[in-house]
Amino acid sequence: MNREVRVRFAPSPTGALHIGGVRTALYNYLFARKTNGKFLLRIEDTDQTRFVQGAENYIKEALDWLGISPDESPWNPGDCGPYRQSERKPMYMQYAMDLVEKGHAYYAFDTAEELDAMRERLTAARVVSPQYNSITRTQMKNSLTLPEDEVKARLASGEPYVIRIKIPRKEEVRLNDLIRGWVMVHSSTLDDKVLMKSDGMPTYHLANIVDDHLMGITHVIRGEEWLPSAPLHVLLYKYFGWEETMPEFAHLPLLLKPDGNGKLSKRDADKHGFPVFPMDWTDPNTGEKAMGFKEQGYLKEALINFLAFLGWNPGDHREMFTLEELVEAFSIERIGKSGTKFDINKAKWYNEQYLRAKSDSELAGYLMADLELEGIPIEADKAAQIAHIMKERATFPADLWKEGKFMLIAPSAFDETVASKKWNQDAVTVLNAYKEKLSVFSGGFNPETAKSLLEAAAEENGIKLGKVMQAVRLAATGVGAGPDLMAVFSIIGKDELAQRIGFALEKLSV
RNA sequence: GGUCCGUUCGUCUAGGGGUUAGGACGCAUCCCUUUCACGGAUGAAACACGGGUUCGAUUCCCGUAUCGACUACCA
Repeated sequence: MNREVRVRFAPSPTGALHIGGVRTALYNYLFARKTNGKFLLRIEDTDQTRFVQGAENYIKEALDWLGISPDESPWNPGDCGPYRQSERKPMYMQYAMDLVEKGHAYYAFDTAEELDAMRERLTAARVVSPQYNSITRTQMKNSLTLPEDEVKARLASGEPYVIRIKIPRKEEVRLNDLIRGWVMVHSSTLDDKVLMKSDGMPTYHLANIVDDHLMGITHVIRGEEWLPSAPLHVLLYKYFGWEETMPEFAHLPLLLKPDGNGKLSKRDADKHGFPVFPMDWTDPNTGEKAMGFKEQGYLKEALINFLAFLGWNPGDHREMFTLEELVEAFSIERIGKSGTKFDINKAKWYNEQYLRAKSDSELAGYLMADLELEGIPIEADKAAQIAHIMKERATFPADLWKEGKFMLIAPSAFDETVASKKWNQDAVTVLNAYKEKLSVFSGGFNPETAKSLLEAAAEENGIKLGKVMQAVRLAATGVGAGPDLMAVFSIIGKDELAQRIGFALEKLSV
């Protein structure tokens, strides 16, 4: 089999795309690029009741933002369209009928109440797993138990029905998962899953197999939650006679909660204050809001790198990978088997790494955007200077402004603990002298001159500069910690600095 | 309950019949820095348990525990 590799990401438009889905999309993308194959996106919207307006667009936007856009999709169709299952609706019935004719599927007329009654009966009889299967179907209303005439009559009368797969009673179903190896399940534990719903829509199981076949999918890379139904899918390929081109399966380990156990959910996000969605999202029905990595200040490079390492590693000690480098290094064999707890600290660390790697001018852009919102004017050059000295201590672009505020806004209050410890007569003396020197200084004001003036102010009064440095910082910035003070002074400018010192001298008492 | 899947530092993981079990995040200490941060160095920290197989098992096999997924006319 030397077919061109074709993989797909097949989300349901039922809300914001979960970060786990983003990872699945990423792995599909990486595999496609690595093998010079195609990455397709198919919208699985067969459940009309769960359709959410805007969800599909959200998926598109999120993948576009991260730079992992599909080669074929509803908005960029290839030769295998349509790419929305709802638009493929007319295609599925014939395949279901094919199975019925071959004796691998049958009509079932049971109502929801009858199904409930059956399950209750089974539960009461202490049957281990109440399900519609090779045993119980003999007691239900379907084309296997009803006389042929009646089946025809029911169909003709327009009575609602579903089509169920007829799972064989005794058969070992095997599949070779690329990540987990051979998985074997006995057909007796499988149930007769519904293939066609009474509304004429296929279920996931049918649509998925038909579409993957029709779209020439060679590898199914999806979440581990699908592993239990994979044997059913294998059976379907067999019954359709598509075994020769059945895709290979790779079931990805799940993303877990950072604490305790269970799947990562939006609740965890809210509880810990971190996002689990790529971008902000407001549910159009409930109005419920969810925050996104993008809006929280995560850089796409960082998110990609972080996500790639959630369940995969290159086999060596490298940690930093661009998308291109990931493509180069990626292989399904190196995907782990066990669930992965979500550690937001690692994501932050990645963000810091990528933030620091950015140029001052690019970072200045973020800062200027924030400042514009605040209504504070600033020149690009000054913004770049601030970005330069702030980027070593920022996690997110917004920190440039948040943590560097004092360079643009004079302090109105002073950190009390620092003041009580460091504000003394010597500091007042030096600051007075420094202020005086600043007011008469007419040369170029830069970190060097700022420092020599300060040194002179201290020396002339016989005071060790080190002793009053903290107080000087406090006077100029209001706080006791920050970037190199002389660089800060240079950015603040001498007049503004003198003014701030004057204010501090007034406000603080020894 | 049943089926399936997994189990190496707190977390992400490398490794694999004989290793001082390696790296990263986080944490701690020290250095650098007239502060903080960055950076550098150091440190604490792991093979779930019980049986086999073997000269030897963390690594292979079996069992137990435990985690998780699935168990819908949802995907």
